[in-house]
Amino acid sequence: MAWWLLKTEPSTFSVADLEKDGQARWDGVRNYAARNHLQAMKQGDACFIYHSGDDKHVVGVAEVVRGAYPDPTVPKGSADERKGWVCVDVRPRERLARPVTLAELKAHRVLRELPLVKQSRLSVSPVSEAQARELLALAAR
DNA sequence: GCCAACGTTGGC
DNA sequence: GCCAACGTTGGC
Repeated sequence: MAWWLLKTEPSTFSVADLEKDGQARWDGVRNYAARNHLQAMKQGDACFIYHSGDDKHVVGVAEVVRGAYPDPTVPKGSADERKGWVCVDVRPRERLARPVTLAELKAHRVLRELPLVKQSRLSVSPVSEAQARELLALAAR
């Protein structure tokens, strides 16, 4: 089971929205690096959810209920159809006991190496086993 | 509100 | 294929 991090602007789609809906299609990703990570996501993988914008913190954990499949929001007949955009389905698993802020990630020896920290614009990124452990430990503090 | 980072586009 | 121009995102 792998760990990932999904970034979202909470005014567009938040963890609260995910909890309300019970399940969500994580679609609309139009960036090759992010797509490649999405492509690698498998059912049962876990994802940290990060709120960008005003919040700037990791708030929860979601679970992949359906691995990568073609993104249905790509318009038929558009040039995007050839680019292989994909999406996954996720459902909420838990809220972190305490949100972990970007500042905390940056201050942490292991977590400052997160792709999210190094490349803030990447919307889907991998999280190593060790990083996941540290992040969960921080949230539990 | 500004600016840095980065991706995309288009001219050559 | 390169690179300048431009647009978007996100942190500060």
